[in-house]
Amino acid sequence: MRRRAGRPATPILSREIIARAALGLIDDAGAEGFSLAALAQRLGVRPSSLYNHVAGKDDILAAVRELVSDSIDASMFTRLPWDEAMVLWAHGYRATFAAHPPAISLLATLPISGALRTLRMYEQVVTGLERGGWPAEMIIPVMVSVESFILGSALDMVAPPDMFESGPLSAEAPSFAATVRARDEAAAARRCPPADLSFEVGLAAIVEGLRGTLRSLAG
Amino acid sequence: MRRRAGRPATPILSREIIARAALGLIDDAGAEGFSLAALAQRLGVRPSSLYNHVAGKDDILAAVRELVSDSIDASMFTRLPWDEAMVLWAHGYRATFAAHPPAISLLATLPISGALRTLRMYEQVVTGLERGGWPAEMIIPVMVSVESFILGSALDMVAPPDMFESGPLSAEAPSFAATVRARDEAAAARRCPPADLSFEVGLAAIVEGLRGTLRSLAG
DNA sequence: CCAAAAAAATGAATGTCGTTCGTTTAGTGC
DNA sequence: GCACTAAACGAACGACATTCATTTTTTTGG
Repeated sequence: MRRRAGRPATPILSREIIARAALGLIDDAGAEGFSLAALAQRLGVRPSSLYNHVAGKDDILAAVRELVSDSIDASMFTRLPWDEAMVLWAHGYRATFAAHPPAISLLATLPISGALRTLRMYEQVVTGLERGGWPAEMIIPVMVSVESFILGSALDMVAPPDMFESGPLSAEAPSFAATVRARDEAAAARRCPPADLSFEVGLAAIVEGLRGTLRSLAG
Repeated sequence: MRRRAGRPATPILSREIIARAALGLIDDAGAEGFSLAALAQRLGVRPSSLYNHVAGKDDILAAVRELVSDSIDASMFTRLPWDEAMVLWAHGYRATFAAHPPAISLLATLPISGALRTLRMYEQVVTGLERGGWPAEMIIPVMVSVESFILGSALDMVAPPDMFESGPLSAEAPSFAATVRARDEAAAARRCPPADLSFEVGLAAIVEGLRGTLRSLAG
């Protein structure tokens, strides 16, 4: 059942095929289950074959990052006021990563790819902020700070929920313990993960704060 | 010059000694230069000796995370209004990570340690927010959202500055290219890294936004 | 005080992983 | 039709994290 050596009649691999299989493997097997051996097996191929299409493991992760990033929609910046667009963009951005939890920790530390589609996303955001009246030198900081918050929130999403659960908690940090409980109850009442509360609170605050910043620049 | 087998007369290793050496190695050799072999060599020891004090590589990184986290000061929450304290805390938090750039990407994806000192830091922050009048169920979301922003900003700090520098930039994304230039000029005029602008803009916005949130809760 | 246990080092061995290279086969261009 | 390239295989390598038996020293219990 094994393929003989030599070029196959119909091509089996490509950079994109590899990236899609890699993302699927990460989703299925987690960050630690991701290896070139496992990826090759999933593709019905030997590990060394991958090197005809990608430069190595890091390059595969970069391709995955492109794949994920490219599904983020930023078109709302062409239609809506900058602050409303930003809220929608942030939600979609975070949801895109939330769809692949084990990939978040692998991709978060990767430099954002210079892929053309990513570039176009940034162009849309920047154009929307320009239309909103932001001065040129503040536009990248505004966008990057929101993006940093989204990234940090994505990492928070995959943090284990069991931190500080036992032992010295109530004795050493009673207020912390009580507010964690209050937070968990609020999340349960809303039927949403606790991390969503942090994201909503922070996103509303940063956008409202940016509105104030822009107002004080104009006035 | 090599040590014979057997327990040494004076102890050579401990969990903390290992953690300090690991942080030094990461600072010197970067994230990719960090290996148990290199760490053992730096400690004048064989790799297998480390396992008498730590559980493995992940545990060493957890110890490093504790080491770094424990140097973050949160005492300002006991003295100052919550919003002023938050700005100071965020600056110190980020600066602590900024002192060890290659460690950021290694530690950012690690679950925050349940070490006692870290727990005490959270207790101080929570107490400060309580004093400020925040309702219990919002305190953790407020703290976590700011922490997520800090973490994301720390990751942004270590992103390579050369993204999108060449080729299709000006043609495909003219506004983006122009605003990046404007940002770089503003950073140069201030004699600070571009990432600092994003952090300052975002931090001011999120704290101002949170002030508004609290006001609207009270009123 | 001495024997037994525990602690802490070494050194050898293992299995996985990323990567390289030579070989083989199938399409492609002159 | 023949050289060339593309794309697969398979063998091999080096690095790495980890485990285990062994050795030596310190601590501890009777």
